[in-house]
Amino acid sequence: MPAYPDDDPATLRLEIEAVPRGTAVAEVVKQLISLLTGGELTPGSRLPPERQLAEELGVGRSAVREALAALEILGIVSVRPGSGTYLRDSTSELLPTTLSWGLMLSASRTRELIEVRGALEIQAAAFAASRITDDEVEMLARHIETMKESLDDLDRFVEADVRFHLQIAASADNVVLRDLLQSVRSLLRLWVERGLRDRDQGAVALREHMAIYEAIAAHDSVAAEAAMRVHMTTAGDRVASLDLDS
Amino acid sequence: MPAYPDDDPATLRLEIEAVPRGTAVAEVVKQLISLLTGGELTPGSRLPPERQLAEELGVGRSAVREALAALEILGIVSVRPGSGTYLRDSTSELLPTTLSWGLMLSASRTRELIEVRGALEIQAAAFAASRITDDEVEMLARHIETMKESLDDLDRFVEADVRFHLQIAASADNVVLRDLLQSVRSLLRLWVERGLRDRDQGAVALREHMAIYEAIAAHDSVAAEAAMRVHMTTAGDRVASLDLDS
DNA sequence: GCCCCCGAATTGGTTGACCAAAAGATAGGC
DNA sequence: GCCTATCTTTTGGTCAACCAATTCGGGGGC
Repeated sequence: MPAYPDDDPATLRLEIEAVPRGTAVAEVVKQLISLLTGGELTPGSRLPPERQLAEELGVGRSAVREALAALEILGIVSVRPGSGTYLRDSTSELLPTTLSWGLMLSASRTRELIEVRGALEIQAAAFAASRITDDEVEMLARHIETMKESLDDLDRFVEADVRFHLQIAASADNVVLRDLLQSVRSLLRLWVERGLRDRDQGAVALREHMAIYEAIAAHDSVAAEAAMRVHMTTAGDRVASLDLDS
Repeated sequence: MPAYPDDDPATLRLEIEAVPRGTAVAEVVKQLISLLTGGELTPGSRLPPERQLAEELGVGRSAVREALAALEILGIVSVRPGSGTYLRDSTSELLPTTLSWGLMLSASRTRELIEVRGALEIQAAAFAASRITDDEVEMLARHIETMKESLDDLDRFVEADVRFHLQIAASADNVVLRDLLQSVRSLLRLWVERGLRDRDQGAVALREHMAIYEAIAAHDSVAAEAAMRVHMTTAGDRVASLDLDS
């Protein structure tokens, strides 16, 4: 079995406070997070064994196991049977995950999700206008070209449409926003796919995309925001014209 | 004990696939999430008991418990001893709150989160302006009054400040936006608490809040959006003037 | 001295018994 | 018939024993 790291057990004991018996697993998670982010453990290092954690926290092993299971789902630790529990890479990637999990319950709130998506897309366009690189402008242009060529192939059009939006979000230089937007889009995926029904709607969307592109390429945040707002309104109206209950 | 919902047990059995013994808890979580988001269960409804889930999944009760513990941390279910496990009907603050304890955000992630918060608050103000009820306008006015009286008691000022924002989000009539904003605020909790340092900053914030309030009370979405944008810019600048690394 | 194998120790995973909390059912009193 | 108290059942929470997986240390062979 792995030799335990050279930490002085007494030191670790000072960092973890015993919690009352019967305390919700959330409290155990909190304590463990404090331990994990307290600076004593670096990514890759091994946590104390479950039995030791249970003793120091003053809870049973079950509670520790449940808390560690949660931390593993969150990607904070990696549990290896027979070996131990290891701290994974930096926790900075947890942010988008935190917000995305919270969205899971909202999957049925389509109207509300569409509104939130609109707000985030508008903000993304505004940020992209001021932060986009020349290479990224080129990529947007390419998606616009693909859409122009695909008015009679709606599947291909929608694919370029999606890529256009993904690129804008990436160019916003805000990881939290990008990932949050992606989570919302995932929840709305069915509706997005049904968004365009014919060539005429594709032509309208293309015009709107071009206005967004031009504003972003011109680094005009206000115009980009306005153009995206128009687009989100059109897209929202299109979805609203579908029966949201079907 | 609560009567079990009228679901046909055979139906639920069809939806949950047995997983191999010894499979990681993550697989159990996955199955449960499929069950929970498959549309059969409405928010607030009660899941099958642990013992039944264990049987149907073909795993031990421990694995089910660990999976459910994780789902509770993630905010998806609510576990009540002696009663059962319920699908939540709104986002829990447990995860953001739990993580905010030890999750040391990098300066760049903090900036990103502040930006996202700004976008959401602005959108909330715009929606609130068009959707707020007369009673809710009264409540906003009361928070404004409290802030006026509290310029020399910053703790109380901040409390009214927080309530003011919560009320705006509630008046936006968009649960997804409200909950998302609350999660973001929880993650930014440390910075929010440090936001106001003296009476002068409180006076600026109060002026900005009053502008927001007046626009919302006048049902002027455009003005509300503009006023909230100013406020978020000021608040963001205030945080930026702090040393994000300290 | 190095490598391999085996046994012991350690660590996580599972199980079933038992305890704690809550809900439901039943009986008695008014 | 309604309300209250008590008992029973159900559900989640805890514990200790045992099993599965991994690591380490020691001994033997070359």
